[in-house]
Amino acid sequence: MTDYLPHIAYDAVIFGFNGSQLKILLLEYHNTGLYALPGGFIPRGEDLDHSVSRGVKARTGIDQLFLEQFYTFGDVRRASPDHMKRILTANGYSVDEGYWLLDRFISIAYYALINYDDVKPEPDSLSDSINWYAIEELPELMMDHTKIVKAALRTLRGNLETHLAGRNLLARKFTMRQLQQVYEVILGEKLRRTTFQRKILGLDILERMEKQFSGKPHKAPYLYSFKPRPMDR
Amino acid sequence: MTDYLPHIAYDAVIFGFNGSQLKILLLEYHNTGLYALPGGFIPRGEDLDHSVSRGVKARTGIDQLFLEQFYTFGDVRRASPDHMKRILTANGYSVDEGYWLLDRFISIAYYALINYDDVKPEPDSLSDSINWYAIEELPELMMDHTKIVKAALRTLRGNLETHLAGRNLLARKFTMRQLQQVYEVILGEKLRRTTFQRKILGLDILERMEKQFSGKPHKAPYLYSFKPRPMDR
DNA sequence: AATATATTGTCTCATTTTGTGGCAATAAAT
DNA sequence: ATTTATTGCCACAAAATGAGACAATATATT
Repeated sequence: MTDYLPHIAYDAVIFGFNGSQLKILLLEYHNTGLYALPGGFIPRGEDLDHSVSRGVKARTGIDQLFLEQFYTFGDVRRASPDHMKRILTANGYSVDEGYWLLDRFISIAYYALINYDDVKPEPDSLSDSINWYAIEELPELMMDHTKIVKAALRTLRGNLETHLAGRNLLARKFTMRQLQQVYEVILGEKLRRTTFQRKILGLDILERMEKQFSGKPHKAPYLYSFKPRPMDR
Repeated sequence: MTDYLPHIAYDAVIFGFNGSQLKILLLEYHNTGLYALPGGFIPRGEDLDHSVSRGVKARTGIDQLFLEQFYTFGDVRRASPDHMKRILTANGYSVDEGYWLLDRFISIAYYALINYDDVKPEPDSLSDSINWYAIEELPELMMDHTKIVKAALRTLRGNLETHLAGRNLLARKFTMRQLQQVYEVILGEKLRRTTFQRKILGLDILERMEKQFSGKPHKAPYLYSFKPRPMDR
């Protein structure tokens, strides 16, 4: 068994956009009714970032994705040994076996942006489901995970302008309306269509492609894609 | 001796403004020529935030200060056991005694904003000096501390608008010019006097006090102080 | 006492950005 | 051919910002 750094964990808030709602991936543990963020531990010999992206890939099947650390939660009382005991016993582990899991953990939180349709969520051995949940209708989460999700959303809002969230939450081609909807669900407010369009086009980051004929009785919108970035960093 | 969480440390980038330059506090370790950020470890029973503010207070004497976590550095190779060995042996510790210090550490980085004149830097037992160094002229730092400082500065810049850095880096009363200088050193660029003044006053966060007579042959500027915030959060 | 000097507070006008509504140009249904 | 919903784009208004000008000082110098 891999040897992990004790007392250190990570949690990932993985955002997806299904066309109308912002969602995140949650695990449900066997026979416990407990929901949690996908997370994991850090092998002794592995970089933190690397562990996290490896872990997220294992859960989602996605390799290249936007993944950024945003905060480390380090209160003593964030641990809840009783939750962990329920999960372990419900899965047939004796509490002795997993005693190191009952201890205090500091958790480094990351958020990821991902194209909803690309994901093939894969539950691990302890959890019997991993599914999308709309950010507005989350079930009760274990430990301090609700707090972590809120902090992730705040960070995402703050980074919206600089990080061009749409780039990661949408498919390669998209309409202006879809992009606007992404902005709206993240910001939690309606935006003015003309102003939004002018602003985004003014950034000179989009490339206009062919039109998309939807079969609906109105003018067909253009599709856009993000221009390759001149150079990052 | 206190029992600490293994493999977990914190480092603090403590910013001060001496009237013209942005500076940070650095430790110099006995007989080693090694400079480092003030840092420490987390007692098993203590909240992360609490450990850090306690540690910063011990180093600076300052109790109430702006202190915010900004990133956790978790690469395997950020540790440099040779540096640590030099520090320990130069201080008369055998390497065996301090072996846990030679291991891999994840470090949670904080930055603090502080009124330069309030600080009474106090070296600890391992370091023979703690002093201010201008951000532009830092000595070579141990481990990845240069990277940490750069990240702190980036964060500070990004938070300048929202966090009103001036509030914490200046004395209670200050002139508009002093506030502008704080902005200028943080942003690393000159700002236009009239525009800056109009913008800041437009925010409606300053209270105008009496004039400050400097003894210089020109109009005396008003002093300002920050209004108490209606409510934080 | 009058003048010179450096800096401040404020105003004005030009420029840029953003808010707001309007309108012609469609795809497809009727 | 007409209707319907939506899009792309333009025009004008309002607000924010850039850039400079200028009068109002504190004190030093004449």
